[in-house]
Amino acid sequence: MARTGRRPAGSSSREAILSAARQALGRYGYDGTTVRGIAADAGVDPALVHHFFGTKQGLFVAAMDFPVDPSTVLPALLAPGVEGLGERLVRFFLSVWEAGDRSPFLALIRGAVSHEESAALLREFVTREVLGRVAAAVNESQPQLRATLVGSQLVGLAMARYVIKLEPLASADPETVVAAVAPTVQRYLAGSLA
Amino acid sequence: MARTGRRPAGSSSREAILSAARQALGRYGYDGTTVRGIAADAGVDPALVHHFFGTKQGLFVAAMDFPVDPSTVLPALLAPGVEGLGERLVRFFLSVWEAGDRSPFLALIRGAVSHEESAALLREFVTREVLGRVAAAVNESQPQLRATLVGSQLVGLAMARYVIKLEPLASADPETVVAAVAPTVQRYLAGSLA
DNA sequence: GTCTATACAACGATAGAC
DNA sequence: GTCTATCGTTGTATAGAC
Repeated sequence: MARTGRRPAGSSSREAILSAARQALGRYGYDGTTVRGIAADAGVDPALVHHFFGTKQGLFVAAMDFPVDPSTVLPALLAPGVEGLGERLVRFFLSVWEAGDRSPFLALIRGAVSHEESAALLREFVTREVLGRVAAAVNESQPQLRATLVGSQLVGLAMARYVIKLEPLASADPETVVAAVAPTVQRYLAGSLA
Repeated sequence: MARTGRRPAGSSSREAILSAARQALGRYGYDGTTVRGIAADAGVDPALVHHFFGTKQGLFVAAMDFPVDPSTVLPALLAPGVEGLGERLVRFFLSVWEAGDRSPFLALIRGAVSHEESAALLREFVTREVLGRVAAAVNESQPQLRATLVGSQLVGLAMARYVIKLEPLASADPETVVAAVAPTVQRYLAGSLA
């Protein structure tokens, strides 16, 4: 009996794992989700999960289908220190939205607004993979609150400029937007919140 | 011939008008939409539109199903002048989201993200009824850009706090949020954008 | 009998044709 | 510079609902 080795072609174990992961992560959160549980739901061996996605975090990133991988881009943005970080974050955020296909982001937002489970998944992902790293770079009090404030301005910028397309913000030069918004982000990161 | 007078029961002229208005406003914008055209689409007399909704703007507000009527709340917020306006706007915005049912707002956002026509309708409404009034109260250069920047921070606050529910922002005391965000809005209204 | 939905007609404003 | 078409809006009358 062929219990080990590769299955006949056409098995979609990878997609089954991703589907099970999305459901579990949205329902129980990152910590409440186990690789073994996902593997069981998908009807595969836990080792196969690691074969496809490397780590639990890698599976998380893949399940989100997030257009950029924060673990690869954020360190470079954070490395130079808090000074000028607001500007670097805004400029990078804009460059991601300006370049290429916006539909993955729109799908994320649409899901978050429509289903609480999708919102939970996005919340968990952003908190852990994005805001957690940003908060770790903050030297002031309440780093998590500061990071979420940064997030609020950035997601609002995306909504106003790319989704609702409010003019003249939607057509403004990227550098104009950076000049206007970066001080806000910088203040959230390192200024007074009073 | 009974051409005038009330129709037999069951006629839903009011809803027909609203439906035609949403379609026309989303497709052609406020100025490109005529009351007469809406009336024709709905198969009613133009005067009936005014009977139900008073003015074209009233019809616009009704078609949007916007949870608050900007023409009744904004003047009081804007009257005391630009000083402290950021704080008043943020506090009012929070009070509207905190109190009562959020589903009308969520429906607006969901529509805007899902259908371009809904986004156009929301854009037109917010620009004309909300940001237009705010911009008129601004004494600095680029009042429209400033108003849209205010809008970006407010819609981002709603997304982060009420939709994605990023912690600790989602659970923060309203006054903490006001203290953190109001200076941003105030700077967009009256500060330097450089 | 009163209230409300509905239609007709017309007014003042505005913008484009010629 | 008229003329005309169209717009938002209003006044008034009527027919059906309650």
